[in-house]
Amino acid sequence: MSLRLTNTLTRRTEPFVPLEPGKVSIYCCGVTVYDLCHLGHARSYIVWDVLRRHLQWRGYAVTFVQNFTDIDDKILKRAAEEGSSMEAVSERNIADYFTDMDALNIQRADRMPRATLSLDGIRALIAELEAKGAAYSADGDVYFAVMVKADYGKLSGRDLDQQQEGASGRLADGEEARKHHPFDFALWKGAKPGEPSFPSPWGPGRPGWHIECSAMVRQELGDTIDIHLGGADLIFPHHENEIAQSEAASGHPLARFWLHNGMVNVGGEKMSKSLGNFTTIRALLESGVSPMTLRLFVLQAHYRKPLDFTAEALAAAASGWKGLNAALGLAARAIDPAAATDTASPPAGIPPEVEGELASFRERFGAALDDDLNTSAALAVLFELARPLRSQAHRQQRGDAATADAARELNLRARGALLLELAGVLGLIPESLPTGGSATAGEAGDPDVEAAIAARRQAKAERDFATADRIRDELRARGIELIDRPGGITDWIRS
RNA sequence: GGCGGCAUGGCCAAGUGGUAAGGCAGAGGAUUGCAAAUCCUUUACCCCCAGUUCGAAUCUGGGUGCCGCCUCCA
Repeated sequence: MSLRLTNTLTRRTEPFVPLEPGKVSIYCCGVTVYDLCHLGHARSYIVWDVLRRHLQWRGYAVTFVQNFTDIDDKILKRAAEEGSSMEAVSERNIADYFTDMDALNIQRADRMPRATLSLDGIRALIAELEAKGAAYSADGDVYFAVMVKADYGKLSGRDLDQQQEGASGRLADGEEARKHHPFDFALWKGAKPGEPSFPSPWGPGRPGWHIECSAMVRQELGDTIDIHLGGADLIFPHHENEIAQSEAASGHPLARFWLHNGMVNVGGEKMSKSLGNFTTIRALLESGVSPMTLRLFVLQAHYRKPLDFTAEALAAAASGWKGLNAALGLAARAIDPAAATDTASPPAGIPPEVEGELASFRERFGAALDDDLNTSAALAVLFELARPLRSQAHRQQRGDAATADAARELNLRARGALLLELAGVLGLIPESLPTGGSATAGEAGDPDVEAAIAARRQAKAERDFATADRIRDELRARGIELIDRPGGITDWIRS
């Protein structure tokens, strides 16, 4: 069984075969850096991070390129509002992008070109299109002529005659008069007075949105790449236009596979800046949602389907992650970190039937991701793998000595190693628990809390449960939760 | 008007021909002075109608509801 992906271009799920054996080139449409990223961005980049990790896990050498759009009307608007510059707004939001995505354990792209640093390639591409008769200039603007591309609309499955011009209600004033066809789009926009601009053969101005991606793909990865990624809202017009430009220039297919992720919805509506119903990644993390909870929340749904963002669903993901994280923590502590890198071959001494069981977990997990990134099914494997780990830990904590034989220990370690490896393919890594301690006699910790716990233990010993419960309530009011364990041990965590 | 997608238990969500993964919540149990935490067990015939088939959540046709895109968008 090999990887199959749903290709927007063919509207089918088809076997993925890279252009060059063993190598995969990927271009992912990045963000326009005018504001913080929201949950919709998080979903997109988490999902594509899993695609990338899975390809790597399968042994491919992946080259992953993602751009920053740092020239844009919204950035200019934001800069004007702040009284700062386009550069200042871009730099700040790029830094914030890295902070947020790093927190979510999203691997950084191998290369991250920016529009402002790719102007030579952009101008060259526009000139080439112009020379080939696919572009025309008008009053300082340059437009792409969609009619020269007989297959225009092939990605989004559109027939231009059937489209309602301006159905989105966002036609730019004045531009219509300059265009030969309503669906022609700007490759270069002449600068209005006072706007930042860059020189060009067509006069000072800045590149259109679509052309920058075409130029950066070509510059970084060549005429034809294996996979092009983006949100479903980019299919039309952005990706359609990218195809038109790139293919008109090169004469070769731009990308073999086009993958698009579904939107994040809020109350049944798409999360977006313009609707104002967005939640930033930052706000979510600051509210106490852990990065891995967010990752689990996203990966529980299939990447092409809409994902409804609700407090309930997020809370469910948090509970689910708590359990999975506990198992990952147990696994991480149980195995030798030095040996953890090679888990493909189980340690010696594992009974064949256990080895077979683990192999089948690995098989199921891989098959799930191979099946158009079925992360939901892959997660199910993780949860099944995790359960015996937690069970065993529970029994050991309760002092069930009969379970602590060496063979069993070895099996659990092998299981734990596999769990860590597979979770890692989904980018899920153990998160440290809230700070706390174990209040056994003579153990160091927060002296204040330890004293209160000692007092409670004393009260319990004297069967003065009223006092014991009062102490427990007082600590709880301070955000400290007590967990009694057998043997008179009381753990505590800050919640 | 055009193109595309979705409808599975209280909630989220896999499953695309052979009698429904997983998570959350709930219930019961173990444990506890009582709790909490933890562990164990447990809960569905798949929007409606018609059809194909030995057999359909899964295929076909029709219907209903919801969502995305049609030059800001991940």
